[in-house]
Amino acid sequence: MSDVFKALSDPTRREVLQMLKAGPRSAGDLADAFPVSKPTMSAHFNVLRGAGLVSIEKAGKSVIYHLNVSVLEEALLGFAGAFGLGQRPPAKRSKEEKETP
Amino acid sequence: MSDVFKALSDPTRREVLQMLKAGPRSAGDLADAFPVSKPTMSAHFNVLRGAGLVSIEKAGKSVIYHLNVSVLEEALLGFAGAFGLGQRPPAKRSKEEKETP
DNA sequence: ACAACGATTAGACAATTAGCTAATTGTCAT
DNA sequence: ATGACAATTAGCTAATTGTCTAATCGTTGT
Repeated sequence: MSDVFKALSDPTRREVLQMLKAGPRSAGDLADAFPVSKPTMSAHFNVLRGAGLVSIEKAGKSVIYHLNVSVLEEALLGFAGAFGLGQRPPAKRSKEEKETP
Repeated sequence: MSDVFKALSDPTRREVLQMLKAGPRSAGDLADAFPVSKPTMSAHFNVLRGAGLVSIEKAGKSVIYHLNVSVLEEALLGFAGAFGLGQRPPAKRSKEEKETP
């Protein structure tokens, strides 16, 4: 859980995830979209992978990164849920139930 | 946004927020619930405050911390929303609409 | 076999972080 | 004004982070 939020705390990594939302992409392809060196991007990929937010698939010389939406969902909505956030509007209570608020 | 996720990336700080969910609490009261020194806790409070996740209210010798749910909500659900997460199931589209996916 | 290419690892560096103890500030009651 | 108490600031250390360049590893095409 900490790993996910740590991963999300960097703007570059958040943008990578947003790009991946549109579909899988190669490391170099992703790296080209950012103004930092490829080794730096590789480090970012490792953080994302460590958090379970992305998975890899090797294809020839390339490495394809995939977004793991479920992990993102579990962390974000799971934590939000602990605060009653993002919940379906609670069913209205009857007058009887309301007597014990 | 980065500040919020950075703040959430520490388990102690996440727990502080969870405690604050039940209602406002003094610094020392919060600090007593964790196995670290008070100055360390004070630093954590500063991080939470910098992210806008908590506000303070001074009361005599004490400082009372309040949770800012709206900031948490905006960050968590805002980002989740960018991935189509935590959304009400989208209305079903008619056959005509489906022709242009 | 070898050169070229995509990607990662190795190693270095400055900046940041979480933690501590000791010192300081601010408020209240005596 | 003094003492007690809540909280923060100051100053330190060890560990982690983001970034770089240079070197290495794997795969493909000649």
